[in-house]
Amino acid sequence: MTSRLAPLKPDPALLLDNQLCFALYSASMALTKTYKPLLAPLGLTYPQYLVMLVLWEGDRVMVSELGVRLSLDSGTLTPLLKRMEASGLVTRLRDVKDERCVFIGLTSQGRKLRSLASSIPPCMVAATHRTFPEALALTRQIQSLRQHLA
Amino acid sequence: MTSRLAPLKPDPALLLDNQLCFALYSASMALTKTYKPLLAPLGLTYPQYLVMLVLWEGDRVMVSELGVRLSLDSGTLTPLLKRMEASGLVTRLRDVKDERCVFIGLTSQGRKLRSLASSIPPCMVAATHRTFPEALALTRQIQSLRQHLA
DNA sequence: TGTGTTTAACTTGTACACAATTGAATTGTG
DNA sequence: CACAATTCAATTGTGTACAAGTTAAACACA
Repeated sequence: MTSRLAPLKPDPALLLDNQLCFALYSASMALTKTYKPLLAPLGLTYPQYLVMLVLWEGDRVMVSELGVRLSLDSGTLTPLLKRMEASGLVTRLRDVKDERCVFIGLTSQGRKLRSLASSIPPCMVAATHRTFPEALALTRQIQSLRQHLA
Repeated sequence: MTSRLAPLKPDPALLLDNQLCFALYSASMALTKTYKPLLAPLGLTYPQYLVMLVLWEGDRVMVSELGVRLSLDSGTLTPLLKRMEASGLVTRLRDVKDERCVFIGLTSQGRKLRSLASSIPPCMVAATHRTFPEALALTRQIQSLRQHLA
């Protein structure tokens, strides 16, 4: 009896507003757009800013390490890093010991950018209308989700 | 005294693992990758699946309405919808009343896909190792974040 | 009624994202 | 040592994203 109506019955699990992935997807893009005016003065796109965050934590990182850290492959990173090299922020040097590897390092200009960037996180936290601990709590929940993905 | 050390002191707000946006960004991409093998049999990419979710909720939607719903502009949607038209899932029809507008509708093939798609959300919830209510609760938190963006 | 403004979609150009492949260098194993 | 397997980065091709600019249609209103 009800089976005749099934195709018309809205499935809550198929509603756009109940999609966890769409929530993440649109929130991520919205936050990235919020970053844009803050990053433009530094000459960085958002993915390039992520590379800088890794390099500010520790210089001389292999492309593959960056890939693991950011979950990006060489197909994405190679052209992105070449653009960053062209804009004078990073160096790309072949390892002498193992010529397959390319080490990414900071130029002095790239190092200097860090102090300018320090004003960005407070701006972003403010833009979310949350405190840093609140934002961090949500961050941990999302990281936990990511780690538990089958 | 400590000021001499300041540039070396790690700023917690600049640590990659404390970035809310990176958590969203990487979780979103990881979830999208999880969708891929489920969507491939339907011949859909993830953004195309989002369009289908909107159309399954209500047919005959203007491109601009899709844009509002998905937070995507026509520069993204126009080529995407042309690909979906080429693969036989949607129709693109100019409004006779206002020739500027293009209505997107479902083909019978597009409508049929819905029953196949109904198996996807349970798979995705399972992949997150969460119950549907748990996933929904996190979804609401992220939607709230997005809504409160300055 | 003409004309300036607005609107909707499209186009162009740049920058990711990733699957799949390639190519060169290193390693493992007999 | 030989050589197959592996590793790392780069390349190729497709599909988003989005800013900026274009085009055509509809609207506003003097």
